Amino acid sequence: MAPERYKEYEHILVAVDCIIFGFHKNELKLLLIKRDFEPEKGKWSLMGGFLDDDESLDEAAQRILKTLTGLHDIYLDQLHSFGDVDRDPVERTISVAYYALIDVETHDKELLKQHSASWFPIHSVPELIFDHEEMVLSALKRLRRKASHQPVGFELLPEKFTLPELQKLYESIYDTNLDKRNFRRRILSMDVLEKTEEKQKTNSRKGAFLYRFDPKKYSRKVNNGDSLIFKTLKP
Amino acid sequence: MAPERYKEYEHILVAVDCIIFGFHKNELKLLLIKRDFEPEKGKWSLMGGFLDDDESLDEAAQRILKTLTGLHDIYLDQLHSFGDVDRDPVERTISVAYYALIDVETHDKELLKQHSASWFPIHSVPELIFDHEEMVLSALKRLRRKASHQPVGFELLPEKFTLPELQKLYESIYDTNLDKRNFRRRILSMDVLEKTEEKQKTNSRKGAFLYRFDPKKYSRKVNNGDSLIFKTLKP
DNA sequence: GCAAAAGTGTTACGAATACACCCATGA
DNA sequence: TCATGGGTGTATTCGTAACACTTTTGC
Repeated sequence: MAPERYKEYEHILVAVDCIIFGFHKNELKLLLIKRDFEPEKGKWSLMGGFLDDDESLDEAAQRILKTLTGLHDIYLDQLHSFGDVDRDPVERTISVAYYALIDVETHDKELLKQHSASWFPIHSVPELIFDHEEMVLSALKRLRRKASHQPVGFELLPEKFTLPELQKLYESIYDTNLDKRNFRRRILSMDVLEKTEEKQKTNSRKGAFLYRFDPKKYSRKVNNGDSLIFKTLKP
Repeated sequence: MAPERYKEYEHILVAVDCIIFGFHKNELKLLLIKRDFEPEKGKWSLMGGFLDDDESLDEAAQRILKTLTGLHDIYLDQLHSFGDVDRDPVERTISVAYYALIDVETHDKELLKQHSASWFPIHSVPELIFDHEEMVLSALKRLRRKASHQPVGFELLPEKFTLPELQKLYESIYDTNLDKRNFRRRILSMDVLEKTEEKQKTNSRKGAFLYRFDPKKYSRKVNNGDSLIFKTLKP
């Protein structure tokens, strides 16, 4: 006969925290909120929340992201679970961290204001509460690894973008400079971009062609086992 | 004033499950236990346990591994947290999965008997409870990725091992055949192995030299940023 | 002497890198 | 006409993959 509960064991508070990446003005940025409750009120923090009884971890992450940005169906990937006994001074809490990639143009700025949230360049992140800095470092490492063999970069850009923009994004992620010709060759050889006829003229007189990511071409490739897109891009 | 607890939120049962890999008779194996309590009594399962209030996630994983194998200071890496609402039919439980690499020769066989545990070839794993099969698949994928750029393979072998043994291990992990000459060249070019004068004659009349992994050489390399050991090895 | 596994080098191919000039446009 | 960013091709290097024979030894 099956028991009703595993009664004798500890039940623990489970949090979900989101490391939210965006890309704006040629810089990789992080979305942080100013905590409006104790402890550490007024300090900067990742957006988070507690896991509800009737939602999965993934759903909780989606909910938290939507609460802050109004966005749904966002690129969201589980990062790691942080479980040190004293990581939260109030009460023993484990936190499952997720990282998200969003297009900074499309989120709801009103919601951001309500949560006293703002964007920080990845290299000028303020002091954060608890172990959130560790989470951010770990997420950045993961994003770098991921971007080096899957085309996740597109998630951070609007639907249509130029190749120079995409290059700036990768340069920002890897904090390095890339050769224009090699970068274009590599990206185009992936054959997951669709070139449009439109040109974007905000950055130059000549204008740069807009491209669109084609998820069908991409998934076809992945299903064929071509899982490595960039063969090498700084680890 | 800081609150004493985040009272209003759900407290949830947190489990830690271990995917334990070993290598024996040229095959990658998995250590499973036969469940001796309901639900699913008699079915095969990963070794697991519940997180205690006074231990971190990593400590819980170490404890669980030690309970089953008697081993401590084992290679153990957090894999992923599984949080579907109905993954455990008894009670809502999230599980943080870890995978471990152990040398099958050194573990405590008596403890294994006590837990009705046994080793299964990775390709003949029986039906498992809950979402444990998903965990195993995910761990195997992770092991493959990890082994392709960090020398974790050594964790699965005794202190001294021959190159043909090591090759068999990698062949088993990737379920493929590797060219002897290329494999040796690649492994030796990593410069993290120390050749001993001893020969092992159990597998051939000629005998094969025994090698030892040198963690000092390895950590020196990693600290120098040479993080990719195998540049490419099937993804 | 022969079976069985251990050990060894070279060539060919493909990917990554380094590198410099022309093009289109608006001011 | 010129300043600015967009766009293009080639030569070299380096790592990877393919490939076959010799060595040692116990029986």
